[in-house]
Amino acid sequence: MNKEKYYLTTAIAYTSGKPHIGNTYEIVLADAIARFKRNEGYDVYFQTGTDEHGQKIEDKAKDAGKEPKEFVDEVSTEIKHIFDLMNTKYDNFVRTTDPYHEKQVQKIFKKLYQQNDIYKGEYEGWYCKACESFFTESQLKDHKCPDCNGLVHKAKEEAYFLKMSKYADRLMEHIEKNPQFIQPESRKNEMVNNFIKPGLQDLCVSRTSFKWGIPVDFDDKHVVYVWIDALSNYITGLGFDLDGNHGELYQRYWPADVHLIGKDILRFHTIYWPIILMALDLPLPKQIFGHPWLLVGEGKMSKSKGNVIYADDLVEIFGVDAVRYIMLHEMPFAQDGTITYELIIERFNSDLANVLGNLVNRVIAMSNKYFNGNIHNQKEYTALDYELINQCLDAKKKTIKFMNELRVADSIDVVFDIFRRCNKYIDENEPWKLAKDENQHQRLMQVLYNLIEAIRFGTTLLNSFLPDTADKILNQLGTNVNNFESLDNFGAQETYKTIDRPVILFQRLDENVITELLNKNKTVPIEHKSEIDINDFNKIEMSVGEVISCKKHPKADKLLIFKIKINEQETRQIVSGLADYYKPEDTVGKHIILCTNLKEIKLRGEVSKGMILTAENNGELKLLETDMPIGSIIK
RNA sequence: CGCGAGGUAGAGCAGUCUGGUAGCUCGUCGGGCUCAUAACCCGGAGGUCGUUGGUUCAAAUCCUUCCCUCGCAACCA
Repeated sequence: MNKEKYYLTTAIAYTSGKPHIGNTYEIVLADAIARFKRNEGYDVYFQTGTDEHGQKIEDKAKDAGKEPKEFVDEVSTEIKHIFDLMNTKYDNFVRTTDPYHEKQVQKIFKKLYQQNDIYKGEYEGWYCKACESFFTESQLKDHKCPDCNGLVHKAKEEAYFLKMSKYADRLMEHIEKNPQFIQPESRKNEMVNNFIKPGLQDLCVSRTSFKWGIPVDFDDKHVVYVWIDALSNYITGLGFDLDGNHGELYQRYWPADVHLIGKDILRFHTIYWPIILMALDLPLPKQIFGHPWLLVGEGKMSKSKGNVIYADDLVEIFGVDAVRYIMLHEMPFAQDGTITYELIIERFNSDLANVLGNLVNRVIAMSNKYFNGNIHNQKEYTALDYELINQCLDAKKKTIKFMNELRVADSIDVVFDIFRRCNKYIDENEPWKLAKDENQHQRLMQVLYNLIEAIRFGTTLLNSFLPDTADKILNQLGTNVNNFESLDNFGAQETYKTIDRPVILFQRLDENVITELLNKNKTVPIEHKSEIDINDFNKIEMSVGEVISCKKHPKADKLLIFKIKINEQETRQIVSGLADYYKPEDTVGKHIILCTNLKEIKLRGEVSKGMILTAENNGELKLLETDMPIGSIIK
């Protein structure tokens, strides 16, 4: 077997919680590409997995009262379950807690240290615990973490650093010489202009502040920090061995043909990862593709809005292939795509049920009605037939061309155009009229044969995207010929015996059923905070205050600055995020409820001492007002 | 002036790099057909391509002004 190899990876999923639909999108996209390449004749190796170290996981496990390993075992299993539910067929699932991976990461780290690409230094700066990151003075925004806005504190930490600048020129050269390296192209400039040209900082690659990571074996205070750990999965998963005793997989498949990742982690894959590989003197991956984000419904998903959609919910309602279809077909190539229930229903009915499902159904019904399901090629084609035939014959190379550019949606269009053409072909030939004339039965047979063969063409190509549906169709047509070679010759399958009773592939969704499902799905599970006792509650001091004045915060869009009289002696300034809901002048004179013993803080430069209570529902937010006098105690 | 993306028919999008009759899907209206899952096929209506100015024989496309939307960031004590 000397098939050309094709190594495809997804990013490994972080095991801090259940993956949302965006993570699932990535694995489905990768699966479609992998299946297509296999069908095309490549020797494909498709790897995915989970990233299981870090402080966040250590903390989450602690919250759940579990050991980190126990915690990641559970989450990793759940992720795998969802990947399987989406009917994705990966060849390997790497976990960064796999002993082999851990051992190799230690070796890699040690080697880089020994050859002076990693050096021991001291990291002094501002540390954000939530993000596990250090920041320089200039990176901070108002003395807060620029990523999560959490509190930062000055910290000194002994740490190991990877020398970046040493390889910057080589990386730059590689990017320029290999235009396909970073895709889509628009992202390339972003990386070069924002990160490489300004000069690369040495990268901190170890931590002493938490334990849940791979220990640095020659300095056990340290654990390896995320980059070297997570990115290395692409080679350790293949059995890469630093000492040269590589597994066969590594020898066969590295370098990767495509790393498929979300556009947000492009930087790590196009800068850090290549530099690590250069330092190890290993070949670089051929292409890194940063796919867009899949968005659901209006705006960003968030638990408080109740618009979080998980893939398994969608699968339950619409079925795996419908969800795969939506993900693969409705996502633009380089731009974020938005998915709504309305959109899913529309596509389900018009594309899957009407165009495809109904086509298969009507063709099989005719085959059975007129010929008891026995259809043979008469090999007498008319000009009209050739239109259909040529479209079928062109489809393979068209889809291959699109898939080479990872334009999955365009490939699917090519396939569905065949099905649309079939529907048209039926009307052009009016088989029901041919059936009424004995002399036309041979022509009728040819028309039905052409249709079934055309459907087989479409279905063979459809296999990569909707594997279950493709199998069902072939089964109903009574064939199992679905290899790409058979698409070079219209007539490759000479005879068919269609199934006795056609099975509905996609039952049209009825409006009432849809409404019911939507309502059912809009129910948001209520999450409760943990229980407190009366002592906890009594720590909060609340009273009624009157708004004396209110103005917009000059440096923040969402903030209003209130002056609030809380008793006869004291008027305070409180900053609150109400600018989207109230005009400053409308709040003056209102008697509102405050928490008065909250620690003072500065918000974008303005002092705020206390908190104004509001009620929020469905994106609507209102002040809690009362007609009680200033200073009334709330309890 | 924080970064980025976008504004094309009622909705969702393609076309913009490489100027030359504005296109696709859904919806809508009318017609056809009866093999089929109220489906399928044909046709129509519907767009001054966000705005200003410019380059050009010619601009959705290139340059320019401004407006608006959405992400990210900021920020929600």
